[in-house]
Amino acid sequence: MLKKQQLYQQLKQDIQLQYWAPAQVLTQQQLAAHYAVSRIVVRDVQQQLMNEGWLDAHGKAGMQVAGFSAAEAEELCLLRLQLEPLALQLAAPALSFSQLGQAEDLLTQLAAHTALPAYQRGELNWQFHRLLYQSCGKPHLLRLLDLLHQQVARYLGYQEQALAYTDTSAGEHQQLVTLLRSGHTAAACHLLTEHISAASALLVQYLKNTKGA
Amino acid sequence: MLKKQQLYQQLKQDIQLQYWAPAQVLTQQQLAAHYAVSRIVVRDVQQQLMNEGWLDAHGKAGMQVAGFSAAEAEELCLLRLQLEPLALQLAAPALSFSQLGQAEDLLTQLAAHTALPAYQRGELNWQFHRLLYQSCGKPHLLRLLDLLHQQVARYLGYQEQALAYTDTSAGEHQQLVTLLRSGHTAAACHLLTEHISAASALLVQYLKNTKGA
DNA sequence: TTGACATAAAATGTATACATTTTAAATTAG
DNA sequence: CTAATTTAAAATGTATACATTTTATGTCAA
Repeated sequence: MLKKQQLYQQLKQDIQLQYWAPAQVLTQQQLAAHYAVSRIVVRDVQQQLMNEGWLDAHGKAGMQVAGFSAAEAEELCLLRLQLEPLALQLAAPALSFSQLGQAEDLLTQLAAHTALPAYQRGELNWQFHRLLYQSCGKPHLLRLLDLLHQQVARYLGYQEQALAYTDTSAGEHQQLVTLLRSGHTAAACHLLTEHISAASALLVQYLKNTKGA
Repeated sequence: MLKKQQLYQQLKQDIQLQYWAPAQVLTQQQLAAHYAVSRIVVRDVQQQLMNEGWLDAHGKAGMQVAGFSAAEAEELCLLRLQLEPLALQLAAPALSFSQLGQAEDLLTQLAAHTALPAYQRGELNWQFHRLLYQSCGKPHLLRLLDLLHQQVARYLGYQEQALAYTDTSAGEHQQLVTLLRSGHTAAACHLLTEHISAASALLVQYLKNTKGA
């Protein structure tokens, strides 16, 4: 595998596990030495992770591990609310039964592997959502959604610790598929909005509570 | 100035002027030789322009100059419609008279320099819009809008040739400022939606017409 | 002729070396 | 002691060189 991709995954994981703490400043040389790769590779990964919101620019020298805030989480969810129902609305008429089946398979997986680490559950969860939007026929919209997901994904580590949000969402997910299968597009979009709002509210509430802790 | 930024601007301009034609495949080496820089610089710029939609990935080797399509333009405008009124709604209460003044200055500039090349007029136009959204307090939303603008900007070269759209939009721009100054936020957002819709329709129509030409 | 395989050419990925800029330290003048 | 200037250290930008992968070419056997 390309070293670029290896480092990309490894660094992301290490940030997720807080091996590199939020607000910590990292230099190219530091990371190149630590991960035993050249600075070229580090630079590529740095730019990619900056695009995805995991790293922030830090003046002329170094990059900064992105922090967490309730305000940011709220904003990201606001953007999801603005775009995901639209994507679903556009995709719904084009959704095949095969795709809906795939989506349900993902739900089964999610239900089965309750012991999976947060980021993996988050990934499955996104695969489910992504599958429903896939057929919307708007590549740029999908690209924006992927970008938003990457940014939200940073919070998933937190999410697991405090929120038993997955249980309540499992029912909503299943209901979503049911509505889509029966062609109730508008109702599905409405439910999706509720679903994202609820998850958003829980996450924001949690972040506000632990702010002072 | 950094060579990276020089090449970024130069390459973008050359694509805009169709020195590199849409769908043409460019290699790192080719560009490095042509612009007399190292491949490292080319790689950086390549990644940036791919993010901004000016270049597309092309398998394992090379990058492809992005093409134009009515469908893509329509999608980009749809996304603008979904996000810009929201940004304006959030920013409107926080807009200062000083900012509104700045915005009007930009309109004056636009009115004065009618002979400017399309991409420069487009840039001024965006600065105007951007200023109105600036105070929305949502950095990620602004980032998405900047990204969308970059992608729309590719079409501005076309826009000028065929559309006398700037004249009709000048009035709408001024009216927008007036509404905002008097605190009619909802009306301003509505007008903005109309404004983007109209410009979008003209661009899409033009692209559809010239498709066969 | 065709198709598979070997080989050469070309493109990208990666590392190292050098240049430039930035940052921090240290020294010295006031 | 303070502040400003100089100087050294460190970090990034850039180029060159090397390694790996990909692609195209060409040869040979069936």
